[in-house]
Amino acid sequence: MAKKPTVQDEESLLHTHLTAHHLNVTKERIAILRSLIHLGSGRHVTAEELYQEVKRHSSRIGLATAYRTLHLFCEVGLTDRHRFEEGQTCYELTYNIPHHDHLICTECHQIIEFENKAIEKLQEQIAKKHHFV
Amino acid sequence: MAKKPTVQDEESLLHTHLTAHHLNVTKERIAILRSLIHLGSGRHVTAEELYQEVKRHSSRIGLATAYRTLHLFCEVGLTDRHRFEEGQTCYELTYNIPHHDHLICTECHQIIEFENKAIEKLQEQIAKKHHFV
DNA sequence: GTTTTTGCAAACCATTTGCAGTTAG
DNA sequence: CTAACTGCAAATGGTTTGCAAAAAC
Repeated sequence: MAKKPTVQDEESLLHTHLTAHHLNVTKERIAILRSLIHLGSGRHVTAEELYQEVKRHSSRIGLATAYRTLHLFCEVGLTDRHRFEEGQTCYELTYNIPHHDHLICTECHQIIEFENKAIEKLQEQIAKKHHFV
Repeated sequence: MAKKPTVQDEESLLHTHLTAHHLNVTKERIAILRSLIHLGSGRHVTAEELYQEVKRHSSRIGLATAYRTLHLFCEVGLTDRHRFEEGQTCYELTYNIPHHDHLICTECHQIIEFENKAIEKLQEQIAKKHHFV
């Protein structure tokens, strides 16, 4: 498991990822990252949930900002985006989290995360065969 | 590749799958299955596309019927449903099509389908470990 | 004849967007 | 100061639903 970044880390993490893309570090983005970390790395969070969490623990933000920021975090590599079979799009903080796959129960929609080096390797081989990165 | 079922086959295919679930065989469902087959097994089709295709080749149907029928076909095992990262939900006729995985380009969203026995096997092992089916 | 299915239009709801005001650099 | 960012409310768009008419069995 990844260790939680300190508040200090959060800001430098943002600086690193945002300034490299010519993006500003705002208090909303800090609050959102903080809430993502608080909810836990590797946890699947919807924009709505994140919005509620930020409202609870930090300042009030607009729902649109939650959406915009999550998109942005995906672009700069802080989060991954998933659209599972059911429900809303969800996001997952990827800071310090190794790549993994998901196994989803078709009945109850429970999600199991797993890592498997062999599958990784095979995926890569197939990707290469089709000129994918 | 799977060979296309004949018109004869289509109806018995429907009878087999639908009556087993206490569902009626209607002209709309026949038209929809026919269009799915015409578009090609293994092809990803949205409800909207299917709706247009049915309108073009057979009788006029309502869009809601396209949605309802696709859900139904999934339940009885005639189609699979996918929600890829971008765009609309799409459906894929699974009649005579072996299970496979998808590889999706994050830039252009091109989709490659592939079968890999080794990955299948590993997926199953992991599923079993977590008491999944 | 009873139950299921359909088409239509309206409702839904997650997500996006336009815009005027605010903030970061 | 200027460009980027935010909040709000309105718009969007894929999907679902209520209901009365039509079809299946």
